[in-house]
Amino acid sequence: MPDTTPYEAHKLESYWRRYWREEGLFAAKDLEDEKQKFYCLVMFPYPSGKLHVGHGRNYIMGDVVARYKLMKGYNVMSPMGWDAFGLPAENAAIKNGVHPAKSVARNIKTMKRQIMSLGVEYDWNREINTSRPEYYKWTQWIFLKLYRAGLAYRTDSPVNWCPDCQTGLANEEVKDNLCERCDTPVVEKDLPQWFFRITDYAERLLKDIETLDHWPGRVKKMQQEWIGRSEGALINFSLAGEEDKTISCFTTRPDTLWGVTYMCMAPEHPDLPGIVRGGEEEESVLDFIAETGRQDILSRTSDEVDKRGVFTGHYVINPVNGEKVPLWVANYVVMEYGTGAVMAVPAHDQRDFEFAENYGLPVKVVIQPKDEKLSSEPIERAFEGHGTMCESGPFSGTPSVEGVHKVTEYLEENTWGESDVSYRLRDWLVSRQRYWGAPIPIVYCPDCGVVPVPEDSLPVELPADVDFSPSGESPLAGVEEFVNTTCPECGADARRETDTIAQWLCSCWYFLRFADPSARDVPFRRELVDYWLPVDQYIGGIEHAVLHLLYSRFIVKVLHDEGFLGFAEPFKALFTQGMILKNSYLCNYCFRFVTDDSAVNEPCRCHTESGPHTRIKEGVDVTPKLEKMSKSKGNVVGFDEVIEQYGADTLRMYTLAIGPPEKDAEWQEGGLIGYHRFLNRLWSMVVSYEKHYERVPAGAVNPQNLDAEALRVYRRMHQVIRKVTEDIEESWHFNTAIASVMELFNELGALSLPEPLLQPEAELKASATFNMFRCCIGNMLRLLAPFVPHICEELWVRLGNSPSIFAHGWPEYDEEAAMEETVEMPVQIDGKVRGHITVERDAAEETVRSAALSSEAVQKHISQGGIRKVVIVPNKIVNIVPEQNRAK
RNA sequence: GGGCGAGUGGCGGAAUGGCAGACGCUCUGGACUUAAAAUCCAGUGGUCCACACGGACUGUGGGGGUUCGAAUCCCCCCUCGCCCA
Repeated sequence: MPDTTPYEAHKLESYWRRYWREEGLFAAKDLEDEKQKFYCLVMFPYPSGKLHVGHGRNYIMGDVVARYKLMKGYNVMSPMGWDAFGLPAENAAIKNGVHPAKSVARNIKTMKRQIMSLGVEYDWNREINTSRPEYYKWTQWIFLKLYRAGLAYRTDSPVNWCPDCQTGLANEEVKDNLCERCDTPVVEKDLPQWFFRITDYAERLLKDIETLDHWPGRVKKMQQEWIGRSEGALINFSLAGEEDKTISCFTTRPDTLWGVTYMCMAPEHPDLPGIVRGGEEEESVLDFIAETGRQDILSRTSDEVDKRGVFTGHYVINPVNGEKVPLWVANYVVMEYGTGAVMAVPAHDQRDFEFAENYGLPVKVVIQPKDEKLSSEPIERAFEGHGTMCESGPFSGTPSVEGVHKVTEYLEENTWGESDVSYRLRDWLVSRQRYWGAPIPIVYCPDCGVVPVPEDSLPVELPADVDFSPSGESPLAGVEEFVNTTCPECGADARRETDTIAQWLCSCWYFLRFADPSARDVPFRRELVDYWLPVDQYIGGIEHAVLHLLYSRFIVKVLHDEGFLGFAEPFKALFTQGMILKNSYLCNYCFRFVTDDSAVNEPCRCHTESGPHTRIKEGVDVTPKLEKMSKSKGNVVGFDEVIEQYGADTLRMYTLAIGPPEKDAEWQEGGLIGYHRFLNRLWSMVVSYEKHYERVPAGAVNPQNLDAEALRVYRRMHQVIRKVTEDIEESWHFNTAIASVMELFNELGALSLPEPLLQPEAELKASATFNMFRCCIGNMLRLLAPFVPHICEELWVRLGNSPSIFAHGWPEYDEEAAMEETVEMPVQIDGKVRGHITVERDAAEETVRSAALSSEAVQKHISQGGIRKVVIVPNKIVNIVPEQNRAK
């Protein structure tokens, strides 16, 4: 009878999960000062429904890091919560008629169960739900802190409006002019809205990016580009005939000022109607304003769109030369950037050039490139580079690079302008005309005006019984009990603000709350946030590179400045994982995704002219397309099903082995089986000797007692310990870490072990090979424990150790033991491998040389002719270059 | 248009100046089985030579370069992805 029990993943997985929870494996200890703290945070999810294997990647990776750090002896905090407010829950609620609070609660329950079933462990005592009053009370409190600091303001403003979501969107939520959430084209709309003055922090947000050493370069770059700092000058042009009126414009190229041939204002420029009032061109200008107002900014300013405009009938005066140039309104100028007016230099700005061509405006060259001569007459496109200034009054002959600063100084001396810095970053729109969010804690009093709700009456609770179907108006406006209130200052009848706070603010500080999740009188105690924060490792998707991460940095800086935090950057290290993709199938006739897998090979619901057609996977009727997993693409793999079939450890292992985690990877169902087989083999190897471990020596291995075969495995073991440790610490390449343990396993499996039953007690006890075998398995289990924790914990105990494996530390590698005594070096002749030699490690060059030259391969290939050169790279390779090679 | 990243067997991927294809999947052959599944063993980039042992050539999107040696570094081009216009 074999001493084996089968590997039953489900049984042992649930057993150990309960054990870890009961033992409080992941219970983080506040203010523990004997151990170093490690705050590991995976971006908390939106409770949108069910998780698929693509979502699993984050949680698994975070769990690997947390478990590894635990084994390394850190006081680990790994918390989880729910970003529960926001549009999707509300949209789903409208669609299905279920109250968001209900669907969110149900989704949280499902997702929590799913996360738990992965064996991903959190300190659930710290769980957060942003839609709970005890949490959003403090989101409102943060709003008020910004308000009192002068960083929140309300203004009428054209906002990006999503007609489908019926709400305003921040710039960051608009992608390719489509609503980021629902892909509906965005339009402009004027509304009174609350904004946060994030632009006040632009400079610091930009500068502190330099301190984020452990952030991916591209995320830093994206934030830099988003903030979009540019240096230049603000130049005042006065209006001809009305010299007391000036129009100022921002330019990054004041050195081209002498080349200005006209000026353009944005159609939405507030001064424009005043300027044209009563003039002949008033009507055409107003028509143009109305026309461009119907277009969205992005398509209006795109390179491909024709640059159009109308003359205002007015002229402005260029301060440096007194020239009178026409003032136009143009579609390619926007209020969003600079001042909403540009000095047009068609010779040196391509967009101005195209506009000038359309309307026959003059082109005046004032910068000469180095290697060619430009004349104003027939230039084909603008020259935007640097060169030498010409026809620029006192600056002619100056290199334009210097001219940028010199002209600015000149403008300042004459009070015609000043140096200025412009940012692309806009203020943050925080109002949402939606129900499912934290109410903005503001009251409007007919006498006192805008009055913040006093802190001691927070939270302003979100009423439960509300008609939240989209109407373009905030759903809360229809709830009289909510709207009608009294002024906190004078007691008069007043109305509440009915917009809610954008979801982004909720997720801008949750990582602070985890440090002190049950604080009642404060959002968090300073002592605790300062102990746990900054987050040592933050893990999430690249899609949050700008939005969430920039907003969070901003809020942390504000709270720092207000004295609530002892740090000004929230996330020390950031890891952005790649997405899991899977093939989806696009019907070639109706261009819809085949969402039901069983529908492939069956007639599509759509019809072609020749009648119904078939969706054939490999045929021509559908086109395979690699896509991010999503219900709408019909390529979702649920992980409940995978766990059901193979167990959580197999799912974890495959997810980690699928590729380097920072890159996107393709999910292939067939890949799972290989790792499941491996776990089965690991199981059998440990369990087959189970009855004998108590007779097998468990102590340290003395390599001197090992035979050559066992010594090789022992050495390999140390090499693998080093490899896995480095892969986790340095590059997070879990895929190669796993592969190297599998290699070790294969070598250990090839080791011939005597049958223990046939061995006398005493001999088995003294067997150096069994000693090494047991040590090697123990180390392998510990190396694999962060990846596949359940099976490792189980086998660890079966190997005769006490639980938990996570309390037994991380294996140490012995540099000495990892070193090979001899090395096999390939011998190349003229760059081609022709043979191998085995020499002692670090053998003298002369020894290697003669060994190589006398080897059979070399003798064979260099029969005639001499040797020109021998290249020896110690312990790596020998390359022999023959004298008369390449007889071409 | 600019910036960044990627392109390697039938597939996912290893190797970041030193033996290309680790580790898996797939496939093929064999063992076990009444049979199948599972499992185990062997093979598996391509072309060619060889009964065989073996061996030759070729091969990392395409073209050029640097180097004793290039998937890796440099230049040009193509394709895809992302960010910014």
